[in-house]
Amino acid sequence: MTTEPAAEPAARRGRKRSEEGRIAILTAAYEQVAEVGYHALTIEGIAARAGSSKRTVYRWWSHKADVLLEALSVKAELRISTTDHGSWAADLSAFLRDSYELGRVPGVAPVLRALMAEAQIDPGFGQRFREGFLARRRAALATLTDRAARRGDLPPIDPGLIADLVFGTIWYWLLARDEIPADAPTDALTALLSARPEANPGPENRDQDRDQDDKEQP
Amino acid sequence: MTTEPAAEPAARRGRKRSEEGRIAILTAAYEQVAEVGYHALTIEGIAARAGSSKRTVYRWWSHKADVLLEALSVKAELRISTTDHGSWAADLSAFLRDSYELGRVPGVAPVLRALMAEAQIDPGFGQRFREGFLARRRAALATLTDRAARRGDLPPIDPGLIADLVFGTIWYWLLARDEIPADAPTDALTALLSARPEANPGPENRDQDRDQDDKEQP
Amino acid sequence: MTTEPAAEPAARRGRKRSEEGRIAILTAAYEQVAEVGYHALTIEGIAARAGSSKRTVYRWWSHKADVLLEALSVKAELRISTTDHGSWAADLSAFLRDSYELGRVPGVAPVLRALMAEAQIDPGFGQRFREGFLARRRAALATLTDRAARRGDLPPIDPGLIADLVFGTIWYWLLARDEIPADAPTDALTALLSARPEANPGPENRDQDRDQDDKEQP
Amino acid sequence: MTTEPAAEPAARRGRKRSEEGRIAILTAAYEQVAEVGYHALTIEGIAARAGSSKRTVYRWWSHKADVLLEALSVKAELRISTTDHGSWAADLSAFLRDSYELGRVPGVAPVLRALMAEAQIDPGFGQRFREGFLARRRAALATLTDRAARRGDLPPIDPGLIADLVFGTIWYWLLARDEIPADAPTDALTALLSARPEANPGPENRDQDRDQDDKEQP
DNA sequence: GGTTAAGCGAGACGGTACGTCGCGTCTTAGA
DNA sequence: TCTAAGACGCGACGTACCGTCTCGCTTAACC
Repeated sequence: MTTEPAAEPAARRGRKRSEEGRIAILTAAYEQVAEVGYHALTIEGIAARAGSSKRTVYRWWSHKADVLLEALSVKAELRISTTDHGSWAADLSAFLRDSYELGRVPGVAPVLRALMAEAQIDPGFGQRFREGFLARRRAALATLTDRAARRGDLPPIDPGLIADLVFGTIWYWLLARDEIPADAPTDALTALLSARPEANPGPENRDQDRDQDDKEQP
Repeated sequence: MTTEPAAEPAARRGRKRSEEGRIAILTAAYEQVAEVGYHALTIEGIAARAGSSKRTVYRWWSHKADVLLEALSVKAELRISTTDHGSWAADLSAFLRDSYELGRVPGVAPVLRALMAEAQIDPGFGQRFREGFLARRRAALATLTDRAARRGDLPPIDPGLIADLVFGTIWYWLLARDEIPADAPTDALTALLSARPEANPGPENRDQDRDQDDKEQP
Repeated sequence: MTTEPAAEPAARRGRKRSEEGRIAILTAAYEQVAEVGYHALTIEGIAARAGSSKRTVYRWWSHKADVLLEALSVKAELRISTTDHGSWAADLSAFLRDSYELGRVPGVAPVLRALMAEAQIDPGFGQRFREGFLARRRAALATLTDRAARRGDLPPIDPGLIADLVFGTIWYWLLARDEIPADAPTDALTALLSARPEANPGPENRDQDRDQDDKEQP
Repeated sequence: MTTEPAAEPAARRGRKRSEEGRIAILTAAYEQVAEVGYHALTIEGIAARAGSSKRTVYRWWSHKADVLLEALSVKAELRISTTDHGSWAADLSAFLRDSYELGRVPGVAPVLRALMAEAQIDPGFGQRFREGFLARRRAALATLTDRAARRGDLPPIDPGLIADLVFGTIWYWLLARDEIPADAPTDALTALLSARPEANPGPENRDQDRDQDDKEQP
């Protein structure tokens, strides 16, 4: 993100960045988007609401969507639990439940929709969003599939496809309706993605399936 | 959409709408977005490129995304085949193949991404897009699931969830990467959504399924 | 100036320039500079006061000083009388009297000082000011010296030097004090610049000159 | 000016002002204005060029024009010789020659024009400029007229008018053209302002003139 | 010789205006 | 009545300097 000081050695002279101001701007952006919507969110409005100057906003963020992305991580608990629940089905179910619940936290869904939208429209932000948000959540899911694979209870579906199905369904749930639906297909998705059809088709067939899948999505 | 003549009785006086101008505007929008991207697409630019006036554009469309939505249906074949291929698996596979192929037609993916993005940002266009585009494709898929249900080979998954999985995966495939991926999980998705665990399909059935898939997507 | 249509043949399509808006902007600029001073005069403020948009101001003038220059010719009578008063001394005296009086018209002096100042600071405006203002007044004076030369009563001083002396004294009178002085050296300047040492003007001529001056500036 | 220590008793503790820094800032301002012009001269730029901080500039000068005014007295020899040349005509001629020559020293004219311009625009600087620059030069000329009066060879023109004519002509020469003219009316001006017309009109007329002049410009 | 008070470079900050851009509306003249 | 042209009010853009304010450091004069 924009604010990590990273490996700045020592030679910091001059006035320090005001943490107070940073929080004021993030809060202003988060509240403003909830009140007027992303299309009416402006840097000008954020600065005015935060009692800061536009210059200060631009000094630290290059785009209103970047402000919002950082505001999200300050305002909402984005950590996805990757606790071991003992089985792939339980892990996946918890992951889905957490994800859908995040989308129902007041104020979060509009921000997520706006960020995904902006990622389509602004190529630069698109990259930052994919690397700073989407990739992190994919990595969290990968932790679960890796553990399940080690444990041996991952169904014979390509982990990449599992991720595409899981995140695809979640994002479609967010993006394709006007209002966020009240229900979420957590259980049905878990059932579908944890069914182990080894009782039905012979294992030799399944191996054959895997080979094909591997070819199609390496 | 905006341009359907619908039930126009007769009493149209004055100069008629220029079909030539309409196509010029749609073409200009479609080319412009391919060249400079949606964020740099403006009504002003469309009008200039089409040799028309802004007024004329605004008379027929209320938003640049609406121009693009109509341009898409003029420029790309959006009809999804709902031909009966004999089985749910074959129908689904064809539907997926058609859908992913549409996304790979040059120029289409950026437009689809832009439209979905605008639908998040502009509430009015969001409604038009959902009703005029998303709902139509959902209806096309519903034709397949209804047929499969009548035929009896629909796996015991809620048709709504099937649609969410199918479209979620397709849209995530479009939205979550910078470039459109070269491969698409057509076969794996078909396999997952046509497996019938309760029926315990013998290995012979599974082989049959796989054979069909192989034929449909060589 | 900026607004002269010059040699525009005929093909004027589109909405015409609003004369009402033009006057509103000129008036706003003229009033604003009188109230807050030139350094606090901004295009933004002019537009706001005129109820116009900045864009409209910038469409027709490139600089706030250009607005003021045009406002001056609308608000103040800039025509310098070049009427023939019968003698060089009478002509010059009338010219000086008119010029100093213009500087005492409320609101004019601050504008003139600002324009001369801006002409020093902005090279582009400097050229427009010299050609559109200074040169015109020099031409007016040249009319008088030409006439005097033809008449034969021009003292043997280079007309260019006469102009430099006349305008130099007037501008210094405007620029070198905080407040515009109440008195002006009209008579003394006239005397100095109409004395003909060689011709040795008889006292009767001089008395006649003085009489005129006395009448003209009571 | 800003830097005069004036009546500072003694109790100066802490680090002393860096003379090196002062010269660096004055030099930076002087060079910068020559390169980019006064309108593009900024405190920010001066500080950057001088390798100082804005704070340091603001600590000692309140306006960029004040920096320039002090820079002028460091960079150019502003002393006007008031040496006694034996006669009013010779004194005046030397004064004019020196003055016009100063305006032709490379870099000086643009600075003088800028200072006079700023004096019109910024009231505070206007006062400082008039008192710290214009008044001093008027005083220098007054030395000459006083001496001539004592000597008895001052022509019967009000000394104040002489000053207005001399400085008016010099400033107009600086301000009214784009480029500084190559020639200066030194001789013609000297001739005009040292001619003693007592040979021509009768003394009684001239006395009359003087009376009137006295009334007009007390 | 430690204390204390500037001076100084750096640079973040709240402001204000800049000049530009695109919006969506409007007023023309011509087809 | 539609069209191209284009002026208009509007509002945000991203930038530039303004003048102020910490910072951490340096440099003297004083105790």
